[in-house]
Amino acid sequence: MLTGMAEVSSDEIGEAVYALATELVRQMPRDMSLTSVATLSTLVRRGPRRVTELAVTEGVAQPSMTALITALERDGLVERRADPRDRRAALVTVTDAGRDYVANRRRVGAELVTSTLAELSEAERSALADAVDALRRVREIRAAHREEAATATR
Amino acid sequence: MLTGMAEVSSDEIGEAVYALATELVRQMPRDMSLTSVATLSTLVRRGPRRVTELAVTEGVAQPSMTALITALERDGLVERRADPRDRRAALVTVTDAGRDYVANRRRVGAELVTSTLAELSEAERSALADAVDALRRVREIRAAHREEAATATR
DNA sequence: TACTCTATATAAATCGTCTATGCAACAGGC
DNA sequence: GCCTGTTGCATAGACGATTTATATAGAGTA
Repeated sequence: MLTGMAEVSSDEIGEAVYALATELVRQMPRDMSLTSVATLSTLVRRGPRRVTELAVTEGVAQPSMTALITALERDGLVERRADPRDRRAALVTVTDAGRDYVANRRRVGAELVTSTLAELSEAERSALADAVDALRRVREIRAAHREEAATATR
Repeated sequence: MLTGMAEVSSDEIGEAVYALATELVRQMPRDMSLTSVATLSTLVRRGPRRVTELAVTEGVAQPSMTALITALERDGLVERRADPRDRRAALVTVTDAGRDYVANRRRVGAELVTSTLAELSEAERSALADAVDALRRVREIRAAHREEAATATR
């Protein structure tokens, strides 16, 4: 392989990844706000959560999350359930339709990338394949930092 | 070297890239809408453009672009100039402050990625470095598709 | 000149977000 | 078993970004 090529600086890696990120997000369907999608996704990954907890995690104000959940509930993507231990709290649960929505959206986003792979050279495709683990790790690290920052603020 | 590792499907590449893209965009400052940032960026890359042209390129309605440009102009990031050939038209030009804003935003976005690199293994960093060209190509292909779709619609 | 098309702006509505505030339930001290 | 303070969520009102529909003004042409 391959690293016989020109030096690549950290900055270049950062710019390339970030530029692609913006391009991808711009091409996603705008049928729902980024925050709503992220909230649904969090519920799928983490299970039921309280409204205030979600607000902190997603970095929005609590009344914004209340409104957001109300809209998702109207659309049948989540449900509010009573918390047996604390009757003030509402446990927000994702429905099957919500899971489907998240899965579909992920598929569409991934498709934006995979549909371009045919236009790449074999070397480029294999370079991407080899970078998948690293891309996942970068994502994990960033997600960890975000949640850390969120809990620190509250 | 290195593709001695497990097979990586196209889907996995797509999912990894898309998931990272979402995470990155969520962590960017929200001082300006994605559309505004994209518009500024287009003006920097392509030079002065008309309002309607920008609306088509960015995929928003023309009145939205008028409002957006008005806001950017108020903030000193763009200027409206008369088109000598057509007095109906307004040529939107990015100012130095606008260029600075775009450069700074790009720097911040790239930094989200580069700041994680230290936590990666040497193999992961080098895999990312080797994938930079491919990432750039994917972005170019996607951008081309977007603009193509935009002009087709009008 | 008048008719039509084009470039932009304005108007009114919708949506997502915010801050400020209200209300109900929990929790600890007495 | 109450008060009092705190916590979890909802409501109210405002703002900003977006939309569609429409108005205005210049350009091009018969």
